[in-house]
Amino acid sequence: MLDELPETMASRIVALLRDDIVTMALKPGDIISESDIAGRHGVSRQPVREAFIRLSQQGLLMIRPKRATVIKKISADGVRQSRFIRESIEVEIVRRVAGNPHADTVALLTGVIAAQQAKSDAGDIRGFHGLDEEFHHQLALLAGVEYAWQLVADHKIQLDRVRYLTLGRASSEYAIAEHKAITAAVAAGDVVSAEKEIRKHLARAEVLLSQTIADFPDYFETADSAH
Amino acid sequence: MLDELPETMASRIVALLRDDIVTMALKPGDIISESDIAGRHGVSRQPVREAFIRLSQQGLLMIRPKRATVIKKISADGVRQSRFIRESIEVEIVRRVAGNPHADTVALLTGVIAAQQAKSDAGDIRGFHGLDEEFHHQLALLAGVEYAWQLVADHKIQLDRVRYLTLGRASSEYAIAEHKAITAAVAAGDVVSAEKEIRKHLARAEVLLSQTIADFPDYFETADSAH
DNA sequence: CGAACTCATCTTGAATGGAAGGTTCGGCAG
DNA sequence: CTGCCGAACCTTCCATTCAAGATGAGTTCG
Repeated sequence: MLDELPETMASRIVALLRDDIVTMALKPGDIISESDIAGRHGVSRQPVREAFIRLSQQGLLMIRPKRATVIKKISADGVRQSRFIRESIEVEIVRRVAGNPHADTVALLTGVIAAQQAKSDAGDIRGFHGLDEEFHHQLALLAGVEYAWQLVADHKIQLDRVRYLTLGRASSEYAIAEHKAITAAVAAGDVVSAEKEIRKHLARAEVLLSQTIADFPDYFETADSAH
Repeated sequence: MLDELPETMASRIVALLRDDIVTMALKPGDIISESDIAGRHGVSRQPVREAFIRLSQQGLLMIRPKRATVIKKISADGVRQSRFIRESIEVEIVRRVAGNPHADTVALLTGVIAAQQAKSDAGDIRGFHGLDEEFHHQLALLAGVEYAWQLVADHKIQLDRVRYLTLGRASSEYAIAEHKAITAAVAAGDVVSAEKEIRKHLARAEVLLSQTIADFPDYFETADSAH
């Protein structure tokens, strides 16, 4: 297995800030400073600084040297292209999986869907989304492209911020039905149908984005705010 | 346009090390230390440390806390999956471009190919590869997914390391012929043919990879070196 | 001879102090 | 009132120092 790298202060700060950003505790446009965060968590500026660098590379905040560090606004175009990237990759994934079905593929996917249904019935939205992600992750694993999934997951974080703004509006039934349709197509080895279903499934995010931009315009980047 | 962020010491170190890694001046498996690099460039450990963090996130080196920092070996599986990602995205790109051809699309692409032919005739391998990349970049721009191309470019760096090991073996004629075939399919609005051609074109990297692994096994990650 | 232990010497992690540049706001001249 | 200008106060950047874990060679004990 991997050496589990020991958890450093810096990596803890990264996790904290990342969570704060995704959950909108830190809002797009908010200004933070090294000493501010450092004081709040009882560490020196150094590990905070390193956390800023990492998050900056992940596109979650922007360091403007000698000026300030700001939580990045969400780029509508960026989210659309993240979706483009995700769709490109996942289409290729389901093609692979549908074109080369293993014995337990269907059982595995069906299992995730069942667990998802349970979370949905229990009203556990966070748990539901976790398993939603797990469904797609499993598809990637079945296609043998774990690394590619990592990439999708990294970029999904921008969409996650959007999603967090609209919790509750989630249409669990649709999502589950679509997962079933995808699984059915995969089970049948129907590549064309599988591709069509996954595209339909992922297209749902587009509507979510438009609605969210309308509801929270301040959180999104405009042409001139894109310094 | 973008504020050009002032260049800091740290970012300069990043650029230097990045170049050293791609050009194999720093070989996979080499061990470097903060103080070593710092002394060599006449700066303190601090900016070097920050450069390490950035490069570490880009997958070019690995920081083993309290132990050492090593230039990451090339992961054959990682390169294959980078290729998978690239193919997924570029297939989608040419589909878009071929499905919605603009007036000057063909002229633009043909221009790049001509320039490429010139570099090839002049024996300028680096220039040739630069324009090769430019061809694909232009396709992305035509599809309106500049951001997605950025991502492909970021991940291409691993393949660039492989390519650097095999300079000279480049098959310029094949590449140019394939670019022409892609352009022709795009010009004809033939989505199916365009997809087939781009897949064929990108598949060439697979051969390159296998050969390189055979020639430089030490530079590649093995099952147990993947700590 | 071999295993375990100590310690000098590496490494990176974190804390702190100052340096250099950016922003802001109040005073002052016109 | 308007526009300039400068000083106080911010920010991030870099250097320095200390701390703590990992490593490896030499030694000692069984």
